[in-house]
Amino acid sequence: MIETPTPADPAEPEPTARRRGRPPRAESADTRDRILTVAREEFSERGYEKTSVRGIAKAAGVDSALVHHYFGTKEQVFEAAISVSFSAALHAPEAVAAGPLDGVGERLTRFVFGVWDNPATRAPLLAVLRSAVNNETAAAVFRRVIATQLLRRIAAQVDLPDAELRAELAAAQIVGTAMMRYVIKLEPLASADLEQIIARIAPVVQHHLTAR
Amino acid sequence: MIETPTPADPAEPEPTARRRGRPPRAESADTRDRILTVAREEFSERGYEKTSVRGIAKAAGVDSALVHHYFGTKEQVFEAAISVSFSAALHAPEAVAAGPLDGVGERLTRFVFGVWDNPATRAPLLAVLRSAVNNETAAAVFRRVIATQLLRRIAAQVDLPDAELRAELAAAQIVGTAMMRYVIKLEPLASADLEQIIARIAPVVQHHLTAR
DNA sequence: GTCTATAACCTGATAGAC
DNA sequence: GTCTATCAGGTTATAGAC
Repeated sequence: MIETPTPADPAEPEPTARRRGRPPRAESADTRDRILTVAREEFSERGYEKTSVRGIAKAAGVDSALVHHYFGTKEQVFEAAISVSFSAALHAPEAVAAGPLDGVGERLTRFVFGVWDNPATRAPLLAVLRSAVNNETAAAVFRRVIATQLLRRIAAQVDLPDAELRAELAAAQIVGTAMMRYVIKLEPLASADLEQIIARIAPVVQHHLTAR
Repeated sequence: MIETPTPADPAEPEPTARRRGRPPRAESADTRDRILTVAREEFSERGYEKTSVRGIAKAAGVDSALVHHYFGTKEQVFEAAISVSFSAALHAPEAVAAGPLDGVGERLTRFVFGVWDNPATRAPLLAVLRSAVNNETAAAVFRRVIATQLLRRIAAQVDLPDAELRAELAAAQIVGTAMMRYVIKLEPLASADLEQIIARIAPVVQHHLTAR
């Protein structure tokens, strides 16, 4: 889906030769990455609608036309910026899905809140959550990554009726809590100790997945 | 989609007279209400950023200047449109907060999902949720209404440590589920029978509020 | 009260120069 | 590769006519 327009030339023909005539602004090998990083920040801070291609370009120190040059439309910029890092952030290690079933609730809760509580890894989640609520593209990313990469693998472990529904209600508890804490900033939840929250959430997640 | 904006003129001054070109300045009494109703629909369908004053004006059959005339800035339009109906929609009847404590989980769950499952009453909730995630004004409305009008009254019933935190985690389960079902539309949750969801959620809400 | 007209922006996207 | 210039819209908000 994402398919980079591919600058895709890791091996320059003349590695030693100095750049000729045209004054290079910088190595453009990472210009693309810089745009992508900035885009991720902008989208996570402002959401899809409020983020502008021009704003991304300015923050990355390039022209807006260059953003289009690399990624195409705004929606393609968004998808490129988000889905990679989001998918990376939530690519649950085997440890969550595997392991004893009676500890899956705590493992899952710890894993997700670990990602959320780290400001660096929180950014892509914020971006997707902020945007998924107002933008169908983002909602699709959310569904795809959450559902296929995380929930389905957990549901597969649960040998009970309605395993998928169970996994989704468990996810709803986690995502809802993250939203209240990190986005809406409802007090006292927003300032509460993370361990206290995990202690309350993990059993509920476990209950959703395996009770009865 | 949200159902009719209430043509809203039950008592016409001249029931038989046909409408002519020059509207008599008589009936602006409900022009304001019509704008407000339309604004609520637009905000709930599109969120704050994507909704335009011009769009509201056009849908209400008036000029955009008139919207500003009545309400001021776009943010003031938003606050007027949202906070009334949201507060009305979630003004929990005494029955939720009162009554036996061991039934509060189910009463709260039923009440909130009852509102969410009705397309008419869902609109203001969607508007606030869509907007609260991207807009601080909306987040403030959300905090204020949710926290003071609903959670605090429930927490007051719970005579346990961390009563407020408990109420917020319960709310997180409900709001998270509503978001997954009505906004993200994660399957099978989005198509699941409401009673089945309530049967799974209510005990968890109860657990959050009163367990241990 | 209601609308026309317009000021003063911002937006995504593209063609083409260097 | 990168940027300038520009198109064809869109936006909020206000001044002022009727």
